[in-house]
Amino acid sequence: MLRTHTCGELRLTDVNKQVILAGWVQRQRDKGSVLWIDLRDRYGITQLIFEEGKTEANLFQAGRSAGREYVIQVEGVVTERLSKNDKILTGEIELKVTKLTVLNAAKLPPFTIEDDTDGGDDLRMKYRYLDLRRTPVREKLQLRHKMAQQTRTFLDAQNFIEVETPVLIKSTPEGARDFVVPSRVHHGEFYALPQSPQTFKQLLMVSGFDRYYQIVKCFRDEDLRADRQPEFTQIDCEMAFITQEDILNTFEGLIRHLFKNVKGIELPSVPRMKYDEAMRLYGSDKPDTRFAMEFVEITELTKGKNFPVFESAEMVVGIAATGCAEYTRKQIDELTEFVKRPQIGAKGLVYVQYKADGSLKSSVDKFYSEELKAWATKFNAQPGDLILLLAGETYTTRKQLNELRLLMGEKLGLRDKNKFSALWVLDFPLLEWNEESKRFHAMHHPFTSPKPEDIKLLDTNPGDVRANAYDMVINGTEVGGGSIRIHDRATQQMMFSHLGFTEEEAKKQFGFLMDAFEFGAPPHGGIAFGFDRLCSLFGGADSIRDFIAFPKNNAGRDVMIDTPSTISNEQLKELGIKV
RNA sequence: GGUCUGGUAGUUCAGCUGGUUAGAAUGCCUGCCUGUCACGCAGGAGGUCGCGGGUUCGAGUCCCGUCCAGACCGCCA
Repeated sequence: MLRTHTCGELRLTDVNKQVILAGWVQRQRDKGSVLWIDLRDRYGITQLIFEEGKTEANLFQAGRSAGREYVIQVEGVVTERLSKNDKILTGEIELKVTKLTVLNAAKLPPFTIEDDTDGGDDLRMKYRYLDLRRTPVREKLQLRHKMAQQTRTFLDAQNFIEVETPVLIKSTPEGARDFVVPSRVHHGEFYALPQSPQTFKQLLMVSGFDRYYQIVKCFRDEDLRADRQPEFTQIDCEMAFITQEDILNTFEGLIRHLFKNVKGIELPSVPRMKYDEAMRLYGSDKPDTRFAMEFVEITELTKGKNFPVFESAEMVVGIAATGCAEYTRKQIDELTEFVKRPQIGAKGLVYVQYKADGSLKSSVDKFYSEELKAWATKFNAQPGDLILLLAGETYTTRKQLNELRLLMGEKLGLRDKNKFSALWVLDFPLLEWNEESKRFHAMHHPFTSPKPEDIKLLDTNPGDVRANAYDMVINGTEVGGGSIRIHDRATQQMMFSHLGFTEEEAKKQFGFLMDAFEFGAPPHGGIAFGFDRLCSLFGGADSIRDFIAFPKNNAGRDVMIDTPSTISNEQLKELGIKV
């Protein structure tokens, strides 16, 4: 061993011990006749001391010339400090150095290796191995490790077994775009990387592994976001001989276990809400329930007063923002600009100020001076509140108001990163109309079972069919989703035909699964959690990137290894590919 | 595919309606300093203002194009 201790473990009780440490030079503090070096490793920082008259001159000089990020090994005696530092755990001791070996010199790093680095994202990613030396980034990966460990502990105790499924699989037309891998042996043929191990875990159910999980990489070739990477990790789970109730209970257990054992938080039991209700109250299938500010519909209270915008609107709906009645004209204009941004696309914003003195003032006084009181009552608004109203077609207006609600929650400080509110959203629609392809797509995936009582609607009102599908939402982030699956050939075949597959296509793509359903497939269902998102949520971060050791950038590029990149003509030829 | 923001010293940024030699902080180098811990003090070096074109007497600043980065919309069964 090149060291007897780490840089984080020496204490007063170790005084007078002869020790060897190794690590990176964090910084030097040179007082002329005394030189201190902060020696850093993963475990902490230990202060080294060189003193004129006590430290041999050559050794002193060696200490001086060991620059930032040099890798050094030092031998010395642990001593009590004259002036102590209560900010670090090793702050009561320092090491009187008697020998120093430079294990490897280092160029000056392009940014400072400190908690608050001066490096921008671009540089940090290019030199990610240096960025990972920084404590905040290291701690995020340590959190991730702990999450994975606790997930395995919990699921193992529940009799789940981890099974690996293949990474080179088959491209399918439904859903996200596949990453594709050319076959050298079979020119013109391709593997695809899995978007999820969906069909394999269902096959494992057919095989009798009635409780499966896997912490597994998945791949989707879609555009990225702060919380979306082309390769990401799921906690993928499936159970047989269960009802939806069993799944909700089991995985609510997992989440509460993680909160308790990773964050020390006792999460209350997770409330449940139907999709329709979530859309009605929050305009979102992933509402942030850290705060209420629920939608109130006043459509019928606005009719017959000749205000064209409300008169023609399918829905007039709003929120009451507590204590915002005194917003200035400028502040309200900013909110209006916000909802009128092309990404949100509202035509305008109507406000009602419920002033502290009880008076009501609105931007539509001309039409509704008499009605404002009734509106305020419907909102259950208090003096001091600001009512914000949007009008238009039901679905889009709700979605727009959702954005405004989140903004107001942010402004009012109601979205505290250290507060956690989980929610099950249930009874999602089975199908979703896709304007581009002019047909219905599976909202979850084509293996999701419809609610039996809704099956009769499949031919007449496909959009109204509900699925046995559920999402777990925490603080407005969808952290997991799943469903009770179809487990018989006839229903699966029917689903495919409603999704526009010919019998032949369905057989070609998913024949193996439907075949399996004919050999004794048990009722089953499951769920998958976005592991990176879950980690970033636990870590209180908006971006998942720092919870991934080597993430891709906005454009799907790894700037450190510089990929994607071209390949040689020889490789192309071998693969039978022309570019 | 689209919208928005940014690109100036090693790094993070400032640089107003176009106008002398482009600044600050930090890092780096040199010197001084016996209890520092974001040490302090003094001095110094360090710039093709992303790239290409245009407007102008004159462009870091205005216009067009392009590249790169970030956020978002579309997309993400």
